[in-house]
Amino acid sequence: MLNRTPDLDRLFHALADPTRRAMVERLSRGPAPVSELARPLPMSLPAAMQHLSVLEAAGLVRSEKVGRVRICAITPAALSQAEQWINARRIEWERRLDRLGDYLETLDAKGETDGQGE
Amino acid sequence: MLNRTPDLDRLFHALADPTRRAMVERLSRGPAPVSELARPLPMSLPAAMQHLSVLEAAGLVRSEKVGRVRICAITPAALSQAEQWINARRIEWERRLDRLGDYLETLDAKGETDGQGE
DNA sequence: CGTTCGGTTAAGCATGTGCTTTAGTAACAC
DNA sequence: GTGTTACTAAAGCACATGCTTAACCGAACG
Repeated sequence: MLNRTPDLDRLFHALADPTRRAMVERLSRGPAPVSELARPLPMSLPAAMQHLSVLEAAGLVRSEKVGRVRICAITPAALSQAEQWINARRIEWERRLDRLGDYLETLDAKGETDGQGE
Repeated sequence: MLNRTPDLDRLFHALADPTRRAMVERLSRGPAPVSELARPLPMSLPAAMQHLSVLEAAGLVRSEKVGRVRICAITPAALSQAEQWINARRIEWERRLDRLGDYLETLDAKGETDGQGE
C-alpha cells in the first residue's frame, strides 16, 4: 500500500540539501537563469548545475532554454506532494492521541492518571 | 536569514528513505519496540537500528529503554518543522502569483497580453 | 547457574553524492 | 570572422551512506 515511494524519495532527498533549498527559496520568489541561482553559492557553476538537475529530477523545478540562457522556475505541485505525506502522518497520530484521550477520560471516571507529555 | 538549516538537513534527509518513512508511518499509529519496527523490513536488525538512529538524530523519533526492550515513538513537533518550511515556500510563490495576477489585471484594462504559461 | 531474546557495537565493503577541473558547444557582441 | 558569455559534458576524487557479518552485553526465563 505504501510502496509507491520513488518520487517521495527524490523529493525529500532534493530538499535535504541546503544549497538546493536555497535554490527553491530563490525560485519561490520568481524564475531565474542558472547563473543567477549559482552566483551566491560557494561552488563552481557545474556543481550548481548538478544540484539543479536533482531538483528537476524530483519535479520541483522546471527549466527552459531561451537563447543561451536557461530559465528556471518552481513546480508548486511537487512540494505539495511532500506536504501531503507529512499531513497524512499528522492526521494519523492526532487520531491516535484522540483515542488515547478518550481512553484516559474513561479512566478519569475512576481517578487521575497520565503517561503523556514532552 | 536562512542559514539556520542544520536540522532541516537532517529532517529531510531522514525522510528521504523509504525504510525510514515506513518506520515513521508505523510509529504514527503508536509506539513500538525496535524489533517490531525491524521485522517487516528486508534487512538485518543492525541496519534497521542505523535507520532508527538517523530518525532520532533528526528529532523525528524518541526512544526509551524498558528492561531489555527499546520503545520508540514519534516526536510530532519535528515533522511540523518540515511542514512549516514547505508552507513558507508556498506562501511566497502564491503571493508572487497574486502580484502577477494584479499586474495582468492592470494590463487587462488596455487589452489582452500574456508572458506566462506552461 | 546457563540459555535464549532483544538490542548494541564494531569492522568492512560496495555504491552514491558532492564537488573539482578540463574541455567543450551554442548564442550573442563586435 | 574573433571573442566573450552562459551553459553543458565528462572524468576523477574524497567522503558519506546503507548494508553486511561477527562479536558482545544485559535482561528474562528455565
